[in-house]
Amino acid sequence: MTVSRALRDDPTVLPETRERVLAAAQQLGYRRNELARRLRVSGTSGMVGLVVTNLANPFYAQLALGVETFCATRGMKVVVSNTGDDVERERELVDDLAARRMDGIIVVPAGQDQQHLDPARLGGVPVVLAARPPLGIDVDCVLLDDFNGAYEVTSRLVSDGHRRIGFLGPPAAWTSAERLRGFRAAIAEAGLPLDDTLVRGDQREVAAAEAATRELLTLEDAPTAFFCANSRNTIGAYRALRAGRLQHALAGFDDFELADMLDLPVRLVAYDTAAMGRQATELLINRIDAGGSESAASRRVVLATTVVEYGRNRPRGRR
Amino acid sequence: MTVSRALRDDPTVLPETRERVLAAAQQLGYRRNELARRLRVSGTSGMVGLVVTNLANPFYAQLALGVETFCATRGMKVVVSNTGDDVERERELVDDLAARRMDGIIVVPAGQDQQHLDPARLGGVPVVLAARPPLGIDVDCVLLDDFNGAYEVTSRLVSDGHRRIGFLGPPAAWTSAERLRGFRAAIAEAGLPLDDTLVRGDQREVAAAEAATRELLTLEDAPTAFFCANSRNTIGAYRALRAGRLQHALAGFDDFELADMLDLPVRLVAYDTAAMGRQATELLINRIDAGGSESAASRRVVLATTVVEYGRNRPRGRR
DNA sequence: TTGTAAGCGTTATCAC
DNA sequence: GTGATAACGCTTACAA
Repeated sequence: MTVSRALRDDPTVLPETRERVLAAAQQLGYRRNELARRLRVSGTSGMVGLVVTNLANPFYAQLALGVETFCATRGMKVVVSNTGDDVERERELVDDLAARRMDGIIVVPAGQDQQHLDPARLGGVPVVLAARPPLGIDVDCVLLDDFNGAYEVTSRLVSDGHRRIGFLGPPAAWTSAERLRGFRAAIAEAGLPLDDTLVRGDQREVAAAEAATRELLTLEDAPTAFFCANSRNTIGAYRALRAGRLQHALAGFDDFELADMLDLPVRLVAYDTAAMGRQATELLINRIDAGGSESAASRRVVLATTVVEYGRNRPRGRR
Repeated sequence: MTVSRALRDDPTVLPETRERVLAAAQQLGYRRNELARRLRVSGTSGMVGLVVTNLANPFYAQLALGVETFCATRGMKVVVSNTGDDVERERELVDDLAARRMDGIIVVPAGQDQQHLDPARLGGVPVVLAARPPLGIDVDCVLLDDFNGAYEVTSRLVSDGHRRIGFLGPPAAWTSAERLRGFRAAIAEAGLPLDDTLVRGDQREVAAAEAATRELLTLEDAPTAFFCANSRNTIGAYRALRAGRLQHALAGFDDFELADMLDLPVRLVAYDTAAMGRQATELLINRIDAGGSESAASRRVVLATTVVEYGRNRPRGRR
């Protein structure tokens, strides 16, 4: 008991006793067992779980860094798990994290069915969603302004005079659908026809995006510009265009390194991913501190996006 | 007690009893407390700690994915921490991880002083180093073949006839020093003079690398080729070269996306980062399973690198 | 087949 | 100021 107090700098411990305890601890290499301590004190782990679909993707890596950085300021650790876009795996993971008594869990949900993410089913662990909104459950979330980002950048293509614009995106996910919606809104607003043969929304990887772009390019009435719903697709499209004469316009969601070094001006929808991680953590910590007591209305934070234009003021040909 | 057994599928529990228990658990949303269980059973957390310098860097993100994936197969979770290259922070982090009773810790050490990474000082937690070797402590590690990678790719520059080759790299870290050593070996072997004015080893970020390259280019007897010790420097060098006439040869350590799309052939030293994470985890788990009993001689695994050549068979000018 | 007692390493509480 | 006791939620060992 005295050891416990000494290590906690409890003032009721005699300075001399404290010294002796510290010396002994030092010498024995004693280190308080946080597992046992937390079992007694809070019943929770003092960690937050982070569940993403693919850690190797820079987006999730930056998100993770944002979460980790914010958590570190509160002395919390982050347990990172990868789903590989598998909803069943996601279910197992959050279940495990709940069993390990995470203080809270941040999830980038993989699918439509989110019932397993309901805090009520997780023994009351607070949950915050990132990048995609809750569907059928009532939790906080941080989103990007997917619609407006896509709308803005597509509008610029339109005002450059493009009348046939191809859309390339990954399957399903809510974000992709929102970006398609923004894309369509910009086209509709300009009074242009919506041609669904120019919409290819099934490319998860660069190679698939490149192939899809090539296909669109062979159309009789091929697009003169492309909007890509994520960086995988933008890069794939660029690869296809580069094999040709680079006479098309390219725009996309997600900023990426070297975008300004491409042989083609590119417009990209950029945003602060780490900020998204921080925001999500902030929402989560608010819930944790509230202790699930009076469950406030769920919050939805939407982060702004900006359009960056790369390569506009560079000569189009090689120097 | 019966609940404990039922949840564990203990065959001594009457099937009917088991059903009743499961039903009740389901209904109450009961979930076994892993913290308490582990306190009793193993005294450890069933998690491994991973300490890196910068999660947002694709190298560490892929490493983390490799670790996470391997751990997942063993039902272990990964606690990820970021040091931001701060050795003092690294010390605090491993200390915390030890207090939280990680089963083991994988570290990419930030500095020269590694005393705080000695398992003996961490209450016996197994430690494995990744990317950089142990200095003054006796632990397993997984390294890249930094020397040979650099040697090989530099040799190719030499055999192309380059006689003055610039070196660009980040400060300090062991890897960078090894790569410089490989670079020098290739030059010395060819009987070329070693000109230290062409060695710039202090650029951590792309902008600094770009500036350093520009400086080297203004030298009276400027290099005709560059070897860069990491991707930050390769990209910085490329930016500097692209502003000019792109008549220099470029080589570097680390593969990166879009390298094959640059307006300049590039030779890169590539390797499997996720494999490094897997290997590190494997070494760690071996130690964990050994239980610190008979401490076997420490192992050092060196992963091979390959040289990839991008843009060699593409027309040099724009189509 | 089920239940009881003890203990994992802490800390809150109350006595000394 | 310090120590004894109980309890956090679980499981091992043993009894019923």
